[in-house]
Amino acid sequence: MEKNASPTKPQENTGLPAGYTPAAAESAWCEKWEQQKLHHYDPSRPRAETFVVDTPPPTVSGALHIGHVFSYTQTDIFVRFQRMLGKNIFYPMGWDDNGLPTERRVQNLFGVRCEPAVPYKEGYKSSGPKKDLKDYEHISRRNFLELCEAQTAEDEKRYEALWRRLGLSIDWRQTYSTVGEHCRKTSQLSFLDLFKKGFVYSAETPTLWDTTFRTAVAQAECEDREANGFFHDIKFQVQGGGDFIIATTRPELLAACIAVVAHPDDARYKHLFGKTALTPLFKVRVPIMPSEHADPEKGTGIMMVCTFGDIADVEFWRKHKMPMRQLISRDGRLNALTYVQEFLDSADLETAKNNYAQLAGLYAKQARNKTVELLRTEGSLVGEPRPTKQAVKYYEKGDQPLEFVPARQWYIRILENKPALLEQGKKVAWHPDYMYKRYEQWVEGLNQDWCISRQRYFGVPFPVWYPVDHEGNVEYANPIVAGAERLPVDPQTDCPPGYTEEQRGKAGGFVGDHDVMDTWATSSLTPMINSRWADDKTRHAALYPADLRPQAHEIIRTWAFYTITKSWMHENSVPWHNAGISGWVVSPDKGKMSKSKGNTITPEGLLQTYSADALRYWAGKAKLGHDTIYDESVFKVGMRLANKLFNASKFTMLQLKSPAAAGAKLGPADITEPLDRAWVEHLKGIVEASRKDFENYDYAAVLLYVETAFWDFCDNYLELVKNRAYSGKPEAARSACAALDWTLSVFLRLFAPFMPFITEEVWSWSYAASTGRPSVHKAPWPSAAEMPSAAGDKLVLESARKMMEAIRTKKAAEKRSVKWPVARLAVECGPRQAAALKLALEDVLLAGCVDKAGVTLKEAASDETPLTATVELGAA
RNA sequence: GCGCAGUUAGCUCAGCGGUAGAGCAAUCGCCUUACACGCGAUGGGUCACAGGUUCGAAUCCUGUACUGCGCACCA
Repeated sequence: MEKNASPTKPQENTGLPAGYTPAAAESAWCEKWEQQKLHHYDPSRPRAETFVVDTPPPTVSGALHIGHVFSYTQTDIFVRFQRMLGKNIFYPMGWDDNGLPTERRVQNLFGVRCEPAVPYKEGYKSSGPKKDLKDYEHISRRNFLELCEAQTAEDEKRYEALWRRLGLSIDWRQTYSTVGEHCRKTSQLSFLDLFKKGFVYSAETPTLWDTTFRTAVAQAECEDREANGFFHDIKFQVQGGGDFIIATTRPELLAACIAVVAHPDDARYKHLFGKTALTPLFKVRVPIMPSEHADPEKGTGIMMVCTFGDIADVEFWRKHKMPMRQLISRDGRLNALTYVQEFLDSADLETAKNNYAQLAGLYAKQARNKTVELLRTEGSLVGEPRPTKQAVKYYEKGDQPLEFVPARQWYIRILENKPALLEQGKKVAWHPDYMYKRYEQWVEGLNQDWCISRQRYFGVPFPVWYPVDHEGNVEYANPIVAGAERLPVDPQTDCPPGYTEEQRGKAGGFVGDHDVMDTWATSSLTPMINSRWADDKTRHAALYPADLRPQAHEIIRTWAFYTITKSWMHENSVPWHNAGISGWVVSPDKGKMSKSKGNTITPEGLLQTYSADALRYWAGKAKLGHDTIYDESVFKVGMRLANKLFNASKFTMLQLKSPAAAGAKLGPADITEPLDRAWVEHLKGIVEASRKDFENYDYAAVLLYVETAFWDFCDNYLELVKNRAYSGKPEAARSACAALDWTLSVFLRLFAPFMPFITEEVWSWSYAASTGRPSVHKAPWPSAAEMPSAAGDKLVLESARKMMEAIRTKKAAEKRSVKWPVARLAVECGPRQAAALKLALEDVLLAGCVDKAGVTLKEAASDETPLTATVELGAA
């Protein structure tokens, strides 16, 4: 026979009323809340009563995963608490749908590439995904953008459905999409404002470049990846005699060498400073110079500077105003053969040409191998390459190393404003507080201004044109910016003031800026997008700065930092008063859950299996900032808790036929029995703590002890008093019912932020009517002041609990059922406890099936004497 | 190299000066006028290590070792 199988009841009995299934009930509540406008923001109420959330707009690129459920639920839990405090909640939702993730998704889904030169096709339809890259259809920019918009609109519908199903208490009238008109307008207005204030500039300078996506990227979007590289020892000749050996991991950059440097104090190389070296293969004359950034301990102590291997090369090149020998082109290949003649100062042009001819057009990695081969042939390679571990910079979404490539880009001035930005960061309350450290460390470590232009398509264009002079040169130094009243504009289709469309791209005419903004340039404005900074001054004043920014820790360097930056630059303000930083969901092997590992979990199935309340319970158990291991057994625990809430409520309200449930008003005055008063006293403590902890963003602590208190309530207090509640003694029963009535209303409210569905369901049975609050989610957060009755003595509860424990232990040891009679019960304890116990004795005897005649109570002299109980069971 | 967080029962975690806790898992039982998706009981721990402060340290301080993350360097 199956374990736990019941001989009298069918196994499939769920304990829930017929027809009640969590999934159906939860969906029904979603609709009801929407009809009741429960989550609507009320603009007529004052700012002081309002709580504003700067919700993260999820990237719209396919599907939401369990990590989203986790962090968005945590925010919702806190928001629901605020709502129960009586706050007017502004809780919007945005969709981050512009940028590369969408472009990539659309490319793959439809088998297309954006090719701006291709003309627009009316009513274009894709023929679906393509297996081979060469089969991809090249379509116009407008067709491409149309596909992007259609695709994201569809994804957003699915996202919204999931959020509703999860019970996020969002005001669905407050939404935005980062590529929508309002965000384009806000982003462009932001650009104009920064332009006017001098915070933004354009410059043609070496910039971090992804050769696959062929766009500039910002420092914040880079990550280091460890790679196995090789040190190559290469011999350089010194003009006028002598040689030395440099060690490099990037020999393919040899043709881009502009100098050789060693530390100024390095005795080995001091005598070479001021002389000229000849590079191998190309015989290029390069100066040998002292430089502090050369480390005598590393490699051979002398190194080559190239345009450009890393940021140090860029800085050296800039500082010494060196020539530019840009070797790597925008697609990641080495320049054409003409490079040798145009850029290299070679002492042996023929040799240089012959060698370079074998490298021109190769990708950097191929060129590396070829260069090594050539060096070996020439005899300039000393020994064999030595393996080494190195960290290589990648664009976080890319799979080829980044290069530094000179290109004209727009930048926001970060470096000179670091001190102010650090100060702004300090004005925000971070939860947990140590997350400020990450912000600080990031700001301090920045070494480049924020590059905001991207050479992509699906994004917000710059509201900028450039005049073209009579020789056809574009005058980048004299940008024409759009007037604020025209925004949003698309410089590719709109005309700058004073020009006509015929003059586009012509000498004496104009060109439109062809770039789009970094996604973060828009999402850094979310508090201002929500407040309608761009077009509604009144609303902006009411909603800005926000109260809470919830977000994950890995985007402190981007989203949090950029938002703080823009708020300071535009409004000289912090964007929000609090930053709640959520942790991650990690896989059971403690790795990050990721699509590439195939261990991401889709939430829809889990919602069906476990219910939204169960998933929310899991999210609510995790503290802010703490990572959580994905563990389905916690969903089961949550499901059980919801079930228990349901059953305990059903029992109390329907089966005990509490007078309260029948409509009678029960209040503190009805709670007369000492045991009931002791319980109420105990519960008051929990209620008080919950408010304090919640206000400190420690919702997880609240859930922990409220849950414990609830199970304790069910297993001990409820078990103790249910017999009395059934009993014929009206006053004693009334006392129990009054205590139970308040207790349940407290638990339902305490659990409501975590498990909004089951609590609302139960609340609707009678509390909605008895309290005049149709929804538990707008009922007041419980407070001890609701029960002003005289303090109960908790020792009464404690003593009763100990007695029950002794009786249960005995019955378990004897393998007897709970209702097996107790023939004799001998208790010994101090006088104070004895007095307390007497007050609850009747309930204990009833619950424990104890024969009243067999009870003896011995009072010890001292209150120090602990309570001991000797139990003897009777015959059947 | 610098910084932040962590190390408590088999697992996941709470506790943050006053007798080591919970859930899950394990084991043994129990149909009990809410719930067998339930209930009761049992076993299980040098609180990473070493010093110090204290009447008293898992808790405070110092150091060490691991783990995770962030930043920097990357010839």
